Amino acid sequence: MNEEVINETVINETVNACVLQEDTGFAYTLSLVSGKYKMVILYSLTGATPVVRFNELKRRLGKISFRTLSLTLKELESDGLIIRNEYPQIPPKVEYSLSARGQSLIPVLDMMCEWGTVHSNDPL
Amino acid sequence: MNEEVINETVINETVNACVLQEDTGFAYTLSLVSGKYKMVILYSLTGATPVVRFNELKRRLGKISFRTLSLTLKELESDGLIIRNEYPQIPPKVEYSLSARGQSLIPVLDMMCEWGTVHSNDPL
DNA sequence: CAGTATCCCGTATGATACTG
DNA sequence: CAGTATCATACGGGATACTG
Repeated sequence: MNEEVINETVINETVNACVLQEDTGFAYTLSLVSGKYKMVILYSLTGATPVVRFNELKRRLGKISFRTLSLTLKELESDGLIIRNEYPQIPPKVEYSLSARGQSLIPVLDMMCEWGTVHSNDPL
Repeated sequence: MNEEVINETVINETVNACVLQEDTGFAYTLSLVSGKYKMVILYSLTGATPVVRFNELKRRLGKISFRTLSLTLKELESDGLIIRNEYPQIPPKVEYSLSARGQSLIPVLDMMCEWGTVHSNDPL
């Protein structure tokens, strides 16, 4: 058994341990991005206009309800993934954007998007 | 505006389009891995023992119910992500493993695990 | 062993109306 | 504009018992 194989084994065991134990990075990430709209919201805060107001966000997301959008944004904010910036004016203006932590998650979402694009026409 | 900036703009617009349209790679990937256990099941089919029997899988996943495991495995199979191999014998023996398509998804899950490990102690 | 059948339930989400 | 309050619901998932 050479060193490369040993390394692969170590990596695989680490990966496996990462799944099987409860408090792992994998479970942690899942706890932050689980939910019908969380990843989509994060992803919609990237691109050309990364600072978005509440109603604009709602428009972008299609048929999400006020309630769900509101709750989800609060969770994302309390998890430190997005930043809520409120302008004290009337009518109110609130802008949402990714935090540095949230931005660090984007490459993962990019990879998911990429995978789907490549594999959406796979024969089953 | 130099070429690099142009490239970034193009990339960002592509990413954004990927989110906003309905039938995108991102939505496609999400449709395959959404569910409480799908990603965990896929991930538990990696590592040192990538071929796993039904009850062993159940043990690994902790408190998933028979019903949910059964349903989820069927979905993963019909989505071409896992392979179900049934041995016609008594008592029955069925082994589950990742398909090539399923394996191609593992780097994405690795990245999620990695992100969680790195960021689980971020200050909020 | 590897499931299925049946029943049950909580929670995530939706719809709508209202408010500062 | 940016939400909240209230009510309603659907679906994912759980528990248990049963079967080929």
